[in-house]
Amino acid sequence: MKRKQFLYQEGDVCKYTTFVNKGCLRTYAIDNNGTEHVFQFATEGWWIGDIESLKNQTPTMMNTDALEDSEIILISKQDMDLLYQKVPKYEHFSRMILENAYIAHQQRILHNVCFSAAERYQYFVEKYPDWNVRIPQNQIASYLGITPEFFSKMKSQVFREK
Amino acid sequence: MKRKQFLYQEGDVCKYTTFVNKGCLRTYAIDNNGTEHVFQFATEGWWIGDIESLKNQTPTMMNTDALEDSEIILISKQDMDLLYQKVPKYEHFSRMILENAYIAHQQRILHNVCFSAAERYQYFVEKYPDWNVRIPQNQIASYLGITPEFFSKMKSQVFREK
DNA sequence: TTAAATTCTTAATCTACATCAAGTGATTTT
DNA sequence: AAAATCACTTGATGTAGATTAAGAATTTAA
Repeated sequence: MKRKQFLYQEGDVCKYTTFVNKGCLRTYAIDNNGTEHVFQFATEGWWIGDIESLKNQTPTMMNTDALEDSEIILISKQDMDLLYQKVPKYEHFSRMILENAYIAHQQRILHNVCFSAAERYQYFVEKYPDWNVRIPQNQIASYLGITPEFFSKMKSQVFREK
Repeated sequence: MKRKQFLYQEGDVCKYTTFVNKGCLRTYAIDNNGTEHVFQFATEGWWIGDIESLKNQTPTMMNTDALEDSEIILISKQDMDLLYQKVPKYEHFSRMILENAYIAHQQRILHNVCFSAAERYQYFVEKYPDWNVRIPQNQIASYLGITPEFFSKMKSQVFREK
């Protein structure tokens, strides 16, 4: 994929689950004001996709595009289902990945209400140090649930305190 | 369980996953100011528990207690793991439940940034009409990520508009 | 290697929601 | 049935973060 190229746009039915081999993708939703909100990033070794759309074959609410030129592996839902049938271990493997994704979401939901934007950013840096230096700040701001302007202000303030 | 009784408190390692047979439980975290934040509710037919603590056998960050006198079924992690080994279908069953929980969380994360408190409440009422009449308003407010005071104000405003 | 596009910063003003406070009504407990 | 606790409401004031705007710095494309 070329940078800025879309893999899915709002309304598409996701036919493939995606593994990122190289580069960086993101999924994001657009609210009623037209503002983008990043749901997830995926770099080398990460899976990305809208499980809801993939599972139920319903139109997705999210967009998926590339933040960098990327190399991805697509696995169709049919192949995935076949894999589940033929390789019983795969159910287990998949459950492990899903459990970890669930845990990450649980933390994100709680952090959004328990912590300030600055605290959430601090956690982000600790958890994803590579993303912090690789992904544009406006995208990280969006992931954290704040505007790029406030993100910038927040950073300079933290810096001033040190 | 009696109303207000705890199943788990912050710091406990969760030994059981819980199915609610009757009544209503909730999990919540407490932030640095001492404010409670509801993570989930569970009434008849729902599972509840901190998957992170259960999976990794680490201390939980959350509290679980009963909002009503309740009847629950506890399944130990050992029995769960045994079940996974002995009954291959159970992996699949479990994955389906987990996928749905993941999808619900995905929506909650996006709704928290895409929608106002009033819009989130509207969605809550549509999705969980029974909870809306059964669960105290201050608990629903906490689940939605707002204070009970603002929740009350918001409701009277919506009512005035109609 | 220059133009265009994107990303980041700073400042003024605004707003959704929080906090604090105080009172009312409803439920539990004794 | 009284006391105590808990749930809900209303109003005044406060604040984290949004919005708007405009310029500077960096990256990308041609």
